Amino acid sequence: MATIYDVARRAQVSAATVSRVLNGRETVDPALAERVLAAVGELGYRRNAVARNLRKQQTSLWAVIISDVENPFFTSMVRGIEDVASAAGCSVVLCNSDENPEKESRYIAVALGEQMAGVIISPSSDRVEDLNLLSSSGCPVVMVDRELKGVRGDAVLVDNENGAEEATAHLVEQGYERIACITGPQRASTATERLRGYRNALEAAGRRANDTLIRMANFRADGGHDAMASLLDEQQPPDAVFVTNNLMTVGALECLVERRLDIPGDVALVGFDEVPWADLVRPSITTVAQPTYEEGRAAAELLARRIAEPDRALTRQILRTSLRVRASSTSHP
Amino acid sequence: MATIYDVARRAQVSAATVSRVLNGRETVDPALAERVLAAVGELGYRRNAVARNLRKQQTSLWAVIISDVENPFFTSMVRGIEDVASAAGCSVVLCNSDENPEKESRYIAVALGEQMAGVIISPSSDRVEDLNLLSSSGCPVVMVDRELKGVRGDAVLVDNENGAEEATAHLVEQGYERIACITGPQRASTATERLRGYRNALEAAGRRANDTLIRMANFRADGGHDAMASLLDEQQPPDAVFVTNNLMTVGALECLVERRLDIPGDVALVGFDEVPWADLVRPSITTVAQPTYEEGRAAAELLARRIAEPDRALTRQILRTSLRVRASSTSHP
DNA sequence: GTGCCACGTCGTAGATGGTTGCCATGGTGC
DNA sequence: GCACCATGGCAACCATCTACGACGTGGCAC
Repeated sequence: MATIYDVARRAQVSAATVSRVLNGRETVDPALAERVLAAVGELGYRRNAVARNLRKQQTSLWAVIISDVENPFFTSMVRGIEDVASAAGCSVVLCNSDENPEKESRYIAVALGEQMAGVIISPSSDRVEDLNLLSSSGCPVVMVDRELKGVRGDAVLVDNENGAEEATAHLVEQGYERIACITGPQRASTATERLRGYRNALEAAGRRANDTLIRMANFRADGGHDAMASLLDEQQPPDAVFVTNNLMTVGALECLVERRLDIPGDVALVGFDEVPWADLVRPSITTVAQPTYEEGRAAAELLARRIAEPDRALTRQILRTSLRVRASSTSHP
Repeated sequence: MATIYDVARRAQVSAATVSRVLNGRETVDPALAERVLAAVGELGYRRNAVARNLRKQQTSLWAVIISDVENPFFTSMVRGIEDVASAAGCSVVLCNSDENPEKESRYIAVALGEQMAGVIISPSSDRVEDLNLLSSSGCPVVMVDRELKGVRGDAVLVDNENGAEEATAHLVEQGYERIACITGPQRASTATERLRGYRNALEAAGRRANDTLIRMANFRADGGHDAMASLLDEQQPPDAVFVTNNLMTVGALECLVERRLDIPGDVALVGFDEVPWADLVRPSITTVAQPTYEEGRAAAELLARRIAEPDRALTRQILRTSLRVRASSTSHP
């Protein structure tokens, strides 16, 4: 592997000059610059990023730590991030914490150790210190989808409470009586906010949320499945269910199909998060859609700005959701 | 940020001793080691991975370059890779080439520049040189899902030809007459192999593949949709379609739903690759399932072995697919 | 008892590859 | 002839690892 010294020798200049040419400084004689470029081409020289990072004390790598790489919600967000990053000349490395605080910590340590330029994360633990360690070491943090109070970092969120309220109000309007809610783990801000929206909507309709109709699951398909089963086994099962994320919606749907229940005749269904196949499933599924690509974009733009101006005031962007009414919630037209 | 010298000063030893303790060498007095560890704790010292990588000329990072982060096939594979990597004490960084040769090249350059320990890739271009540059620089390459001839690297594939043959033979058995095929871009080995399997099965049944019933699309949903539309607009449209990847199957399905065609009454459908929602769609979709998690596992294990023994002979593992017959292909029982 | 050798342990110094502040040099303009 | 500017080289620096050598101690042999 050729080094900058090999290039310098071949171009008959010093390594400093090679470095200047490669970094596009103006103070180099064009003739020399050409010799350098020629030598680079002949030797197939590629700059050693590790050495460069060490000297410059930073990289052009962004870490994106998401909690489930198999969830289309996150992968769509990643696309938004990537587009901004490549426009900024940075590369994105994706880390899958898998809702596992241990793995998340490991990836945070990697981002720190590798001196990544910044981190975009949807926290799956509540370890505030880990993230503050990052930001206090000069590695900016942007939270996306979920917020962790006390973390010094920007955030891009959606109006979960409002979205959940709209979804629940829609079920109320459609005449459903016993509306259940399957939400996620308590440590996820999305889970508690969406539950709150659900409660608000019921109260606005003059009803009270019934704890026997509320389940906390793990944001995964199996959790949605089991929660649905447990709801159906209640003495008074629900006639409608609001599920607060897409994978749990899939699980709940599977459970309903297994039991040969009619949707929305026996049980109506509304999910949070859009899924690519929402229109293919029979019946098609009503969802609270999030602007996933936009969330990614916004988070990436915040990161880029913070890298440019580390001392900016912290910002917190809230995007809006939109209810997409489909067949799974409209039996009573 | 504390350095190894700060630790050394505090523990009253030399930096070399700190390094030895941190790397678990035996040749250090236990009392000194304890002092070092105490100093590390008190200072909150974390080793600078960049400097370490520079000195050691390698990292413990694996790059996984996939061609579509929104495809569940790849994300499931990534899980298999991660499990092996973390057992080996390595971290996985995921790079999304998005079927874009430019982006792929950029990520390969990053892997090279950052001196990653190895690369697992599902190539989306046919630039053999890029990959050989990696392997000749001492960064081992493992291809997964797709093979690129001429690349010095291990490979984990599935028996595409056989899987496609089984799928097509199944449609023949079910009595379909005009069986079409929607396959992927020619540069992807998976696309051509699956097309070959399709042809083989037709010939084995004493028929000949009809070029007006074959389409090459882009492995994405829109491509599948347009190819399906174009097939349906033929003077003699097909009564069955074999689609060679999951996203195109979704697109084809959308097209059939739009045109209010009955599946499998008007057109039968068999897809390649399992999708999480295959059982939720009505009718459920017959697929050729791949052992995705196992593919990831196998690729990761090959990489780990090659890092340990760089001079091993190249290997090429072929896994088997399995046909999952569901409702979309069984109108003639 | 003494001298030598071996071995365990630790520090010094150089190496990894690239960047950049500072200074020297040479040329040009006034 | 002097001053200034453009340009390029020297050397320090980033944080860590490790080969080599030094030092001390213990054991063994004479």
